[in-house]
Amino acid sequence: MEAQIDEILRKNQLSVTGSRKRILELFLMSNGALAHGDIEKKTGEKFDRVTVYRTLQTFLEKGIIHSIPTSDNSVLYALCKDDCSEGHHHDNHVHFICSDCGKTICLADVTVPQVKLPVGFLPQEYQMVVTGLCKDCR
Amino acid sequence: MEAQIDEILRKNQLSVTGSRKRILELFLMSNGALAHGDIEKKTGEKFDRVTVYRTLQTFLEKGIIHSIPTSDNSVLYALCKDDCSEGHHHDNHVHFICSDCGKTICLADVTVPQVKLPVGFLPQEYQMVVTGLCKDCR
DNA sequence: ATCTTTTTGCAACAAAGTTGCATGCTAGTT
DNA sequence: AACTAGCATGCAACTTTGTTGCAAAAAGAT
Repeated sequence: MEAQIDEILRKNQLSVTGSRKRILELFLMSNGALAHGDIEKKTGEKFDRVTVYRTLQTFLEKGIIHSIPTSDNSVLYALCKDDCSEGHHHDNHVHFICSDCGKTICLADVTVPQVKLPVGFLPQEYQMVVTGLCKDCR
Repeated sequence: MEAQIDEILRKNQLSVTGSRKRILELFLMSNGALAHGDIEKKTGEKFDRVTVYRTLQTFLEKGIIHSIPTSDNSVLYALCKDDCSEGHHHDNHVHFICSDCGKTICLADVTVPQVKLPVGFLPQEYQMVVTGLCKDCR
């Protein structure tokens, strides 16, 4: 794990620091999505709020994580698959948000279906979020 | 228009007040989505910030408007079609966000395709957001 | 070990959203 | 048309969330 974390950071030309390692570790452990707030809570007093913001921002730019749109006001982040290159996300799986426990789960096996758009629209990215009850909450 | 606004409010058992009329009018005029900030700007000094929040909240609950997921931190609202009943949104069209001009457009003719979920998941709502370039920005 | 560059924490700030309560308005009744 | 109960609004104060500049600290290269 330790080694994996280092490798991801190195591969993206990021210096290996405490906060980056810790936050990346959180993502690797939870195989779902995390909100900024979750991360702040889980890192506890260890890092400044600002550092968390900046780390997430950096990870986003490098394509290590991607943001997931939700219909309430929260923004979620999740690890990208390996084929996410800098700036270009090919993160085309469906995300599931449980309306009971609030967890977000990446349905890695469910691909986002492509839809036909009206003439004139040039699509770059498709995102799909399903809300409902997860396995554990039914 | 005036009559239409009154009817919508009455149909939802809401008392007809200045702010509700004005905000509903804004939605009817702009046939796209509006952010809270947009509404605040357009209503100018006329209504309190809190009133705008509460009005949007009420409209959401009544199913007059729905919220649209975006990948940045903003929340957008748009009018529901007539078949949105209280609490239950059947707002199953795709939303398009232009990465250049930032506008969000409801693609009312493009329905969200249903996907097969892994066993155990109980879906309640499907949402799909396409990012890209709109007609005007290509 | 030393130097340069990047990252962090702090402080101060700006923006976004919430809550309680007194006042004003709406809609229904007389 | 006037009255009233109940809902909606505005205000103030507050919390939460996100941003910026800058000095101190840590990382990576030599």
